[in-house]
Amino acid sequence: MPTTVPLKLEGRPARERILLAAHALFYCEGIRATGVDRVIATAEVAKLTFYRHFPGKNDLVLAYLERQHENWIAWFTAALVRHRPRRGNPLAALVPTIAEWLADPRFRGCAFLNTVVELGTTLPAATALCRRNKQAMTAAIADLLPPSRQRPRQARAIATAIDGVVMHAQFEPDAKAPLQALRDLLRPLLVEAADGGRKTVPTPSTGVIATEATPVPRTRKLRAKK
Amino acid sequence: MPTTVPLKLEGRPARERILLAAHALFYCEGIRATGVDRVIATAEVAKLTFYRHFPGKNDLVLAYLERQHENWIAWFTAALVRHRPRRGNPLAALVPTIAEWLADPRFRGCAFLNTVVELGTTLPAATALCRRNKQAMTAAIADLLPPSRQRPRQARAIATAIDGVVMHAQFEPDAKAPLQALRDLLRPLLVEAADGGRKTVPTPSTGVIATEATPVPRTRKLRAKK
DNA sequence: GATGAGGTAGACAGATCTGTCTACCCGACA
DNA sequence: TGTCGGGTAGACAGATCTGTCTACCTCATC
Repeated sequence: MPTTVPLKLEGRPARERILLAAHALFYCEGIRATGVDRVIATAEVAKLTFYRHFPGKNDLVLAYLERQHENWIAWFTAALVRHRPRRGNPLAALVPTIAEWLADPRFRGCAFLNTVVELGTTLPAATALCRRNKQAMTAAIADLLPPSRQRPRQARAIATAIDGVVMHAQFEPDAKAPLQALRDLLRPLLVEAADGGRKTVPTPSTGVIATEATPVPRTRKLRAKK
Repeated sequence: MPTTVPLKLEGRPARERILLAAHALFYCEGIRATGVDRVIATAEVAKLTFYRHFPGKNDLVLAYLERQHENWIAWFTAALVRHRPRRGNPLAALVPTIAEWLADPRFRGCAFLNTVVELGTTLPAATALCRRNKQAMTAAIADLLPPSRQRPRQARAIATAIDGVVMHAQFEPDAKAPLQALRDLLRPLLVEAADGGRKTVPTPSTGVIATEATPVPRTRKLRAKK
């Protein structure tokens, strides 16, 4: 459940209640569409209390994004571990992880992409937080890839594909097609490492497809030479 | 120029001026962030005139999306033709086409994805228009692919990747990294068809894995976007 | 028991947003 | 010439939004 927490307010301090309410409303209904009054009412907090904790709406937005960053990255890395195959390519964890996300009934896309679209250049700190989140996501993806010179680029390509999938999942009737697209985009990488890269040849300058990425047993090469 | 027209209002009928103003404002600053008053002032039109042509803001939003759909698809298909390589894989036209889009100084992402994010479920007709636009885009991409049973799925995967790129171009400092991601995501497909599939190994269910390094398709230079 | 931190309820100001309405203007054309 | 479609200017209503402010309450701790 990467998106929302069930909104258990009782007993929590005011600031926490505000953040929980902000999360639910900002994520599910949009930042611009949600007035401060609504957050205040949902958090069951007095207006003055709100403004004591957050000087203005923008500060709440940034606090929401900070927390969402922590929550989401924690969920994402944990899900990758959870879905990691016993044997074979660790990258295979990606599709079930994203599938889990899209299956959440409260799914409404990526909070960071949505915020960038909603706020544009009006709150640059929000864009910066989005960038940080994508960097962390990319790093988590890189951890699934074998070390190589192209690993960062591969990870960025995969992160880009995932964000395309996440966007499409917001207007497509169900998550099947976007997930299929993700599988199709990842397949070259999955196949490559799954068979040890034997059927591929290193592309020196570029490649997502690079084989030097996978540890090829030297012995094999030597034997082949002989 | 897929995004905005220079706003030449003089002589045009009122409805046209309104649509031009709406386009510039909705696309560049967002739909929710743009009040009807602002559209009216920009269009240099009287309020009553506006409401005579459009019963409400939502109607204007839909008209804007309709027109944007026509404009964008016309630009996209034309650009694909323009960048189509003399020989080799027609799919190679994709990267320079998207590069051209991202290089537009008024680029602010995909109007349809942005609208879906901004409006969510509050205006279902807008979501439907987005879906229609993506279908048309996918069809244009499919035209670049060799006919096969998997062509629709390949086209959908590519469209998804493009939308990821378009989203990332909205928060990344420049368009270089997203474009590189696009190249990396497309490479397997480019390689495949470029050499007629000779050097590739088909995987039964879907796609094809490249087995040989091929020259990276030339991409057009793009101006740095500040 | 006094005090102060942290909380509540809610009125209010000022801006902005959508949408309505009145009153007037102008030029094409029957 | 008179009419009418299409246009203008702008006041206004009512909602909503951000943010301020007053007045009061509650409770742990000194």
